[in-house]
Amino acid sequence: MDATAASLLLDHHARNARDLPWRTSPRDPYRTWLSEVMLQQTTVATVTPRFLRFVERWPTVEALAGAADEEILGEWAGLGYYARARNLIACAREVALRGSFPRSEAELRKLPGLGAYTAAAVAAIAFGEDAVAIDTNVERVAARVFGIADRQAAGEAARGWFPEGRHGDFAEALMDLGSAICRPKAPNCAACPISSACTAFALGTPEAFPAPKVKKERPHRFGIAWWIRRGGDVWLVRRPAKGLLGGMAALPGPEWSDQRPTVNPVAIHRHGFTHFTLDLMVVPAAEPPEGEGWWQDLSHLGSAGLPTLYRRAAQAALAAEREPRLAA
DNA sequence: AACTCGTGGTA
DNA sequence: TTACCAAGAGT
Repeated sequence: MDATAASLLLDHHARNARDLPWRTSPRDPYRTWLSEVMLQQTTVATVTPRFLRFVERWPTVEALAGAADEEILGEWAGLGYYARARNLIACAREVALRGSFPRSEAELRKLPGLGAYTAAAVAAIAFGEDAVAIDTNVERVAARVFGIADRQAAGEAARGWFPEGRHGDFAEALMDLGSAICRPKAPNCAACPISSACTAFALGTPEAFPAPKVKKERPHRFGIAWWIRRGGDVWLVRRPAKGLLGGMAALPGPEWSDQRPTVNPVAIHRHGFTHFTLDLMVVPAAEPPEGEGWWQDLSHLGSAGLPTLYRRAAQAALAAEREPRLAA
């Protein structure tokens, strides 16, 4: 894409930019950072309501830095990729300690949770630096415009597109284009402002670019979740700070296994993770196991901060209590 | 460099 | 139902 096509894209974006709650005027570094971290591997539709809850509860990075870990992890529950929330907490406290966000891509890159993309995005969007933010949208658009199959190579080739002094606007223009028009499936080339500069469009096979990712097989694993009732409460625990669902509230249970356990569950909840499928057997137990935990009021289970796996497993157990014959 | 790490929407 | 994949980062 030449300077003319880049200009066409910026004009199109000026007229069609989505009105998103983190696009304030002027841009707020806190909102820019928070939204970019939430948007890592997560759709705008999913992020928007969660972002609004976060900024209502914690309007500034100082407020967020002052919150307890469990409060923030609980507010993140259901968003997935919980290392992001742990890094969010560490980053907020580091920023609060130093007084403000660093303003350069290089310094932002040193903060926890800010990788190559996010550091460049915050630098360009919030601080106006000419940093190049290459995300999966930019890679896909570039793969099609250049007719390059390789995602990463296409992304590198797109670096030359970014107009001087407008790197933030241009990154957002490319991302909006990628989500609304140059979609992975069924791209709407008829509405694309730069189709005349697009190799894949000229070839008539836009969906052929970029090359599909190689798929790995997803193994099956098994787990047990103890379902321990006392009156209107259920016993919950906090998972270890690192690893899968690290630091999150959970139903207690032993480590997951490759072998199906021989138990008598009231419910079996199947849950798909990125790299394996889990069958979680929910098994009634009389007493809490050794170790820390708390009784959670079942009428407030929705605000218990449970990740989706355990929220759904608990729902299945409750449904089985009401309709035992429909269990599992 | 390959693997880990969630979830929901869409076709 | 299955498969794909989204504003990636950390190790």
